[in-house]
Amino acid sequence: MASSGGSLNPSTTTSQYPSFCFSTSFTDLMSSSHEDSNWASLGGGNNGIESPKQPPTPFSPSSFLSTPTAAGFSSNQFLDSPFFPFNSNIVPSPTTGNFPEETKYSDFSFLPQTRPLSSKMEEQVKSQPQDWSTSEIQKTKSESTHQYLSDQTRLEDGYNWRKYGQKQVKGSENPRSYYKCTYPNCPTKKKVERNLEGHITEIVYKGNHSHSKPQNAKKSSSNSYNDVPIDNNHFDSSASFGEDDFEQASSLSKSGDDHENEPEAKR
DNA sequence: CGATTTTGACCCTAC
DNA sequence: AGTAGGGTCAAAATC
Repeated sequence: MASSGGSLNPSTTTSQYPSFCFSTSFTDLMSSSHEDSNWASLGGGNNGIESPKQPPTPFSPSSFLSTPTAAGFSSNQFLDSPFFPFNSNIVPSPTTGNFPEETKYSDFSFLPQTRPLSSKMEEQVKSQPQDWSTSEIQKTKSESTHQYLSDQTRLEDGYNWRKYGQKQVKGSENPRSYYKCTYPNCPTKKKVERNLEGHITEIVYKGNHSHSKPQNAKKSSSNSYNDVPIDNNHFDSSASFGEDDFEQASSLSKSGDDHENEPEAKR
C-alpha cells in the first residue's frame, strides 16, 4: 500500500480519462513531459473546471464578492478573471503582475497583504517547481483579513472535501493541509495553506471534478452561488470531456498564454 | 455507526 | 549516493 506512494495510483486509475489541463501552461505541459503527466493524468483526467456545472467554484465567488475591497485589489481584476481561472487571460496578480508563475498557470491567486507577495511567490517558484505549476489548475490565495471569512466559503466551494494530510512546509511557517474530493473516483485535490492565525493564505486545486457539484454538499449547503448560472459552456461539458473541449480549452489557455504569459512565462 | 480529522510514518522526487 | 522536502497513506481519535 504505502509502497505505491500514492501519486501513482491515481494516475493509473484516471489514466483512462483524456488528459486535459486548464493551466495556461499547456505549452509547458506539452514540453514538460512526464512530470506533469503525473498530475495531468491524475487531475487532468477530469481536468475541466472545478465545477463543470458550477462556475463559481473553488475560489468561492461569494468570498470575493463578500470582500470587494477586502483585498485591496481592484475588483476590476476580478471582473477580468475572477471566476474563470481557466481563463487564460487571467490578469496577473495586481501586485505581482509580473510573476510568470502566476499568470502562466492561469491560476489566480490572492495573497494576504500581511506577507510580501513577491516573497511568497518566490517561495512557490522555488519550492514548487514544475510539477505543481503545470498541474495546478487553480491557485487561489486569499487576501486581506477578510479572508478569514472567506475561508469557510472558499473551502466550501460546493464540493465535499476530506482532509487527508497536513504538513508544515519549509518555505513558510504556514501549515499546509491536503484535501481530497470525497466523491467516488474524483481525483480532485486541493492544498490549503493557512497562516499562523488560521487564515487561508493559499489554495491550490489539482485536477478537476469528474462530477458535477453535489446538490447538497455538506459543507456548502449555504452556498448561494451553488446555482449561479454562470456561463461555463466550454467547460460545462466537462462531464463528457472530449477532444473538442480539450482543444478548445487548450487553445484557449494557449492563446492566452501566448498572449500575455508567454514572454514572461518563458523565463 | 459512519464519515471526517488528526497525526506520524513512509514514499517519491529533486537537488 | 545521500539528504531534504513535499505529498500521501493509514491507524487512531473525534465528530
